[in-house]
Order: sequence, then structure tokens, then C-alpha cells
Amino acid sequence: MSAVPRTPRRVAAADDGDELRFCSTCAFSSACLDNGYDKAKLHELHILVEHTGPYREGEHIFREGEPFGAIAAVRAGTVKTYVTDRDGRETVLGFFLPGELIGLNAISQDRYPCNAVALDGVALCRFSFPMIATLATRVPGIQQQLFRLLSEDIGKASLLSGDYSAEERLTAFLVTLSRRYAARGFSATRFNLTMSRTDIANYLRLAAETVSRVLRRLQDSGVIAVERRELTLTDPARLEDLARHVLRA
Amino acid sequence: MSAVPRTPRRVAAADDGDELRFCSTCAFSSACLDNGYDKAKLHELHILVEHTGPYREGEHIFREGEPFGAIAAVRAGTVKTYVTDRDGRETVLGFFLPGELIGLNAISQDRYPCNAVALDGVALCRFSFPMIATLATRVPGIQQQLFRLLSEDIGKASLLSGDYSAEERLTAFLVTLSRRYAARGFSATRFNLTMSRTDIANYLRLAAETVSRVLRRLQDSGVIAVERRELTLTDPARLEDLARHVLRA
DNA sequence: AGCGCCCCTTGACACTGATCAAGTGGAACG
DNA sequence: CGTTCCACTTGATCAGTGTCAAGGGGCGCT
Repeated sequence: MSAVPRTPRRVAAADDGDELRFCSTCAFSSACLDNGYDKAKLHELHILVEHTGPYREGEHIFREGEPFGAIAAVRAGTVKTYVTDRDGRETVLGFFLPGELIGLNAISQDRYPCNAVALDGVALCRFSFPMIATLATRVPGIQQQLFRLLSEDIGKASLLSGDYSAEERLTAFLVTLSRRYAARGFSATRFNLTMSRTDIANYLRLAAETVSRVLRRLQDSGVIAVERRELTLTDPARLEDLARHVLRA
Repeated sequence: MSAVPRTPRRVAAADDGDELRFCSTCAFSSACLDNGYDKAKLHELHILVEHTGPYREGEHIFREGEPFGAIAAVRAGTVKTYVTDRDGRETVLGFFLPGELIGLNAISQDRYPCNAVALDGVALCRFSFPMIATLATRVPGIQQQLFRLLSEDIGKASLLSGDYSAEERLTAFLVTLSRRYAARGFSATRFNLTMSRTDIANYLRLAAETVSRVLRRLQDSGVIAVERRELTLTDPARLEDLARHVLRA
């Protein structure tokens, strides 16, 4: 299916400055750094990181049921995770932006419980889970980071779980995207929706038509400007206010 | 508020059979046992377990915002976790039966992100988290168990997150309760709903009236028999079938 | 026993959002 | 340059569920 060579290459373990920058999106580097920049530990960490990609739009990173071996940090692009029910209806579990981790929900079953697909050009850092777990027994900073990341994800369901209105869900979704982009140094007020309206709908448990209508209403009231997939938050404060119930700000 | 003496007492570290049975509901004992029943390790584990309780109905175990120090396994009774929004509306995050762990979602923030309250007489095993994390660096079985438990909880949101009908949600809820009771050796077809209709509603994101109506409909069609809070699954197979979309069986 | 409280049930109605259906517009392609 | 396809938009209708209102019944309290 893919003609692009996607040979995983082991990253050289040299811990020069360049190598560190290169891995800055990987969640664990910071754990090491927080821990006092121990060269030996950084060395151990980096040799078990594998940079993979690029995956092209529509290309799958893993599929439901495949044996679990690694978690991965997104370096570039957007990843969508989803499951499909018998009737072919898709439930989107999440979108993962640069710096975020996929595969954490696979640990408990040793199999991926969902599919992961690239929504645009995607590059990853793969971490062999058995190896990083072993390393975590020797480097408490890594273990803590893993515990924290896992625990964070437990609480993430709030956007979906509440009985919120379509407008609350969608505004909260946009605010969340904005914050996540901002946290990675991208613009908080102007970014691309890398996912289709249908994807958003399947994520927020709405109909695609409803997503479309709410976006229009938000645009008409001057809160956002949306041109195809390009989004501008023209009144971020008001947007946050509309989402306040969901975000419990 | 409470007149009942609830002095936490450190459990004696003697790893005699009695002590082990006493702790059989604690999730970590099994991790140790799986790991080859190493007496020294069991010793280490047990001295950091604190048995607390009894908590009486309505008594809080922890409250939102309190500093996080420990996770806890339910030994007896039912615990409800919830948050309250500005308008006073309650969102129930989960019910925890004997053998299940509360507090896992507090790890990432070092504070409890929700309230936990006893729905009936509750007894707990408290595990100091810093201590168990330290122990985990030396006992891989413990670390794996922790990772697995955390990862499991990430996927647990499915019941709430899907856009399912009231009937699907409620039947799935009942099936889940049944399975959880069965897993702990209780009857799978006859048990008490320790939570109020309102609690169930706030958990499933339904109105209490809807819960009431669906229960009645299920009873009228012969799937369950419900008398106040006593529930009998008269046709478990059909109940599971009604819940099949949610449970993805 | 009797009272009152609270949980639960039942009914009537309104409203949000899904569904069905049709139409628009951009992008890729021949 | 026209065709086709697909994502998206817009409109009309309808069903499921929330809301409001009233009533029932167990349980603890005095």
C-alpha cells in the first residue's frame, strides 16, 4: 500500500545537544532532564527510541488486536485512534498532536484495543514498552513520568462523558485543541483542523450535520472564523466561556 | 461528624496465612503472589498497607483538592466518586466495589480531582503511593501491576463516552455490575443496587426519571426483577444482548 | 402508631439533536 | 476545461430524552 520507505532506524545514542533537540517532543526526555540530566541515563533512554515514519494520510500505525509492543510519541502530524462496531460505525477515541503519546491504553491487555491512523504526514518516536518499563525500575524519574502520563489519561474522558450540549462539546473541543497547540509552541488562535467534520462528530458523539451547524452558529456570532479546515479563534475569551461547564475552569 | 473511632492501624507484617486471606481483596497481593510468593517482598508490601474504616454511609473518604497521598483498595462496601459543578449538579465518575482501586486518577496532579464517599459501610486498604512507587522500582511485578491497573482505567470510559440509548447504557451498567460482583465471588444474578436511582442517573448521564422508566420497561419485558434496590437478573442472556453495542462483546 | 421525609414512580409536554434529503463547492483527474 | 467525487452545508421532520408536575410508599423519627 505504501511506496514510501519507512525503515525504522535506531537513533544514535550520542547525547550531544542536537540529539536532545531532536527528541524534544518525546515525553520522556523531559523526565530525564527533570531528573538532573544524567548522561548515562539519557544514553540508556535514547538507545531504545526508534524514529519511524513518515506515515502518509490514511496510513495505519497499528490496528486493533495487534500485539502490543511499544508506545509512541507523535513528533509531527496528527494521529486518530478509533474503533469500528459491527455496523461499520466509527467511534473516534482521540486525536494526538505532536508531543502526545499513543498506545497507553494497550498496556493492560498486551494488544492494541483500537486502530491508529495518520490524518496527515506523521512521524513518531517508538518506545519499546518492555524496555522502558525495565529502565523505569532503575530510573525513578521515568517511572513517575509514566505513572503521571497514565493517570492523566484516565481523567481525559471528561469532554466526552458529560451530558453537555452540542455547543458545549464543540467549543470545549476547540479550546482544548488551541491549548494543546499552544503548549507545543504553535499558534493558539489560528490552526488547521486536520480532521474531517465527520471525525470530529464521531469523536464528540454528534452527527456531522450538527458539527457543521454549530460551527456556523459560532462563526455568525463572531466567536470563530472557519474557512474549510482553517480555523481562527476571533474571540477566545468568549469561546472559553461557552466551554466553561465542560472544562470546569 | 463521625462518632465511630476510625483509627488507622498498621497491619502487622506477619505473613501468615491469615494475614494473606485478610488482604485477598487488595489488588497488590496478587501481584506479589503471581511473582512467586517471595516472603521478603510480601513483608515489604504489607507493612505499607493500612486498613481503614469503617466509613459509614455518606461519610467522605477524600474530597476534591485534598493533597494526594495514597490509593486505596475497597475491602467492603461501595464507594462513589463524583464532582460537583458550580450549579450544584453532581457528576458521578464511578462506583467502586470490593477489590477495586480508588485514587488512581489523582497521581498526575498530586491532588484528588474528585470526591469519594461511602454508599454503605466501607472498609479500605490504603497504600501510600510514594512508598509503593519506591517498592515498585525493586519489585517489577508491582510495577507491572500498577501500569496495568492504570492502563485499564483509561479504557473504562466506554460505557459513558458512547452515544448510546438510555436502555443500552442502563443494561450495560447492570451487566458490568453483575460481572464485577461475580469476579469477586458474589452472585452474578442477584445483588443490591447500593446506589440511588439518582446516582445511577448521574453516572450514566440520564435523568433519574429515565432510569426509573427503563428499569420498569426491563422488568415488564421479563429481563430483570427489581424490588426497591434489590435486583435479580431473570434473563441474563437477553440483558447482555441488549447491552451488546456498549460492551462490544 | 402516626407523622414527615425522601426516594422513587408515573404522566404530560418541550426541545435538542439525529435522520433523511437535497444542494453547494473545491480539488483531482482525464 | 469539463467531469466526477467527496466533504461539507443547509433545510425539514421526527424520535428520544429531559424537564416539570404530581402522586405513591417505605423508613426512621418522635
